[in-house]
Amino acid sequence: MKLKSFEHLNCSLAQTLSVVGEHWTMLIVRDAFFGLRRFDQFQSSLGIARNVLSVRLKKLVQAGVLERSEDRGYPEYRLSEKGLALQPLMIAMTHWGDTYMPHPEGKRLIFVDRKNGKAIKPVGIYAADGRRLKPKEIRAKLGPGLQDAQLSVQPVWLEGMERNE
Amino acid sequence: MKLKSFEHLNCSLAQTLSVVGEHWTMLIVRDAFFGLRRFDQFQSSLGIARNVLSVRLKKLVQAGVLERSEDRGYPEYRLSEKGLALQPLMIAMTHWGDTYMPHPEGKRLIFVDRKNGKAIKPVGIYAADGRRLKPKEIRAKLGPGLQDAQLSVQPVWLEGMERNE
DNA sequence: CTAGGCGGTTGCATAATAGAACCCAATTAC
DNA sequence: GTAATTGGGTTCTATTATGCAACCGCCTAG
Repeated sequence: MKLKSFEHLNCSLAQTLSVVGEHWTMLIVRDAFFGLRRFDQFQSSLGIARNVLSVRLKKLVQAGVLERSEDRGYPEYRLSEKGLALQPLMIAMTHWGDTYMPHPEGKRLIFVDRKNGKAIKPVGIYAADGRRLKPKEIRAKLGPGLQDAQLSVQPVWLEGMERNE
Repeated sequence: MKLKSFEHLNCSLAQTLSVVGEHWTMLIVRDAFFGLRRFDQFQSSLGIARNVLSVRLKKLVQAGVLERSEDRGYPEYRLSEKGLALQPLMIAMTHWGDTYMPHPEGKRLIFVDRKNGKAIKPVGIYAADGRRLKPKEIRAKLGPGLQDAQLSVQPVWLEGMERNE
């Protein structure tokens, strides 16, 4: 059987996973953030099998995350705007790994404001007024894209959101 | 051959993926954020195969993301602190999916400050002083956990970080 | 004109997933 | 009191997806 897709879920997170959720994909995106653009650069940086890399790049291009060009005579893959918008995700993943599965020597990467070299504001969720919110201080509300009708199968959800503590 | 692990990479993002990067895993975590705790709740909410769910839950428990208890007579899985720390990741993924693969009716979920019901600050990267930074206004610096020596295999990286524009 | 380098594709072996059936203990229904 | 159901899994099989190595075609350098 094919890998089950997430389309039955009507869930934004699942949509995201359908684009960048496969094995290797986020690492390719990360490398693209770090300036890699060519097939063999990705391949040797990651040690990924060439056929798999080929499939991943095609999917990312098709999804609009990477743009393929041959302007310089050879194929290049760069992040589109949609791909660049994955940066918070990339940084959140990097930050979590750095925090909970640290390297003995310390942080591996530090993200700084290019202008002044100062560290960015720590990854986290902030209130509109700038206060930092803890996980349980946040609640999810249903938006127009997710009607109760569609939840009939898994009604625990809604409850869950209300008593998420 | 086994799925290749990412341990050869010394990369925080890869570390994160090794915990939550498998098919279904982040959706299980999301459901846990929304209050699901029991095996069958996850199973019917996601439509995941039971054997796969079983394996995923075990791995998440072992990784310290979920905690399994039988305090109430039946098994329950809840997010540990380490798991709760995945919230920015979960929200970033949700936000990206909502933005770039939207539901025709609009947003599916809106995250609000539990105290006053106001929307949280938009997902993004902010400078220390609160300015919002665009993707190309950020630069990565090497931390102590990532020495140049270890980059010998993929020297493009460093360059990449410097000229990431 | 031969030897790489780059950007892939092809073919094979194996691990991971999907789906269904089954197991067992504890409730619940009748 | 016995049958049926529920919850929480495990086991089995069919099919993918991944990993690896080999190959191919084009271009450039010597």
